[in-house]
Amino acid sequence: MPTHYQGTPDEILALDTLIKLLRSVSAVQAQTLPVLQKEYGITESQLGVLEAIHHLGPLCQGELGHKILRSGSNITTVVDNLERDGLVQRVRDATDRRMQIVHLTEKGRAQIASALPGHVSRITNVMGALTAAEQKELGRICRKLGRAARG
Amino acid sequence: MPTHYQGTPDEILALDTLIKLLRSVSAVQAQTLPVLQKEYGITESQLGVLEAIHHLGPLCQGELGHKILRSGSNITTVVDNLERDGLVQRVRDATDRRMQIVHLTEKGRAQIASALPGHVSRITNVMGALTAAEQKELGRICRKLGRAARG
DNA sequence: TGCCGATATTTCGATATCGAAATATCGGAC
DNA sequence: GTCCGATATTTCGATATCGAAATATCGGCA
Repeated sequence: MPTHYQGTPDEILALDTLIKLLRSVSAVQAQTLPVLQKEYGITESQLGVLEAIHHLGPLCQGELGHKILRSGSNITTVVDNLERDGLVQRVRDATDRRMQIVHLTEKGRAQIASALPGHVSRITNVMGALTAAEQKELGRICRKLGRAARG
Repeated sequence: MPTHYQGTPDEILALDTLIKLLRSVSAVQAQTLPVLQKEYGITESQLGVLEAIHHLGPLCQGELGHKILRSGSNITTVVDNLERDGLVQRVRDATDRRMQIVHLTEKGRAQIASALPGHVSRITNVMGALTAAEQKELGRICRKLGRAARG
């Protein structure tokens, strides 16, 4: 996260842009994640897992890692904690016993149903600082950047 | 990190935009941080601390936390590791003994001087997927979003 | 059928990250 | 000069996060 660097104009522009990108993400997260933690006791990654299963149905851990952009070993940890808290349950896949299918429990379903509307609302409020046109343009540029960076 | 949610149009736009924002950051980091780790053995936060001191001179830990957007307790940990590795040195401030001033060692100075050009170059390459105008517009929108979110 | 490379998950060790509580010090009020 | 609220850092306990290595299983091929 370089904050100051004397280089060529394109280097300065790239660094300056990246700094603003990173800071905007930090600021948005600061407005949304602490509430989730304090009111529901769930972390960002836990929300990601719960939300993915909530909308897509039971998924194996590899698919979860792909959805929320985390490593396999990290998913193991996050699902461990969710399972300990009774929000999800692992079920060994019958046809391919390498996989653990992660299901929502009733408690998990209630938790995500309870937490999600307020979370979405807070995100919408924060993003509302931008006009719809700005949000679309931001999305377009970010998608272009993301696609290029992934190759 | 909600990926799917049926809501009002402004909610859908906000979530969709945020997803693209988060994914672009992930993609850029995936292109830059692993190299830093493999070739120099330094993490993103460690780079942030080294780079801040490199360009601004010795700073106390509170200032470092502010610069790289991390909590005070986190800075303690990161500086602990940097000090253990001989890249920085803590010096108790003579006039206000509450503060620890963090200095670069010669080894730290060499490390950052060695790592930074390549890092900047990789960032510039990734960001180069966008035109200069797109980078400027991305920066403008992100700054607006960041400022609003911080209040 | 039995082996082998590929795939899914877990384990392990390290770093990061936070908030709350503890500790140390400062600076002003008295 | 002493007390007290404010500030800087550390400690503590918890979660996240990664990569590499270990483990379990699968599927094809001989």
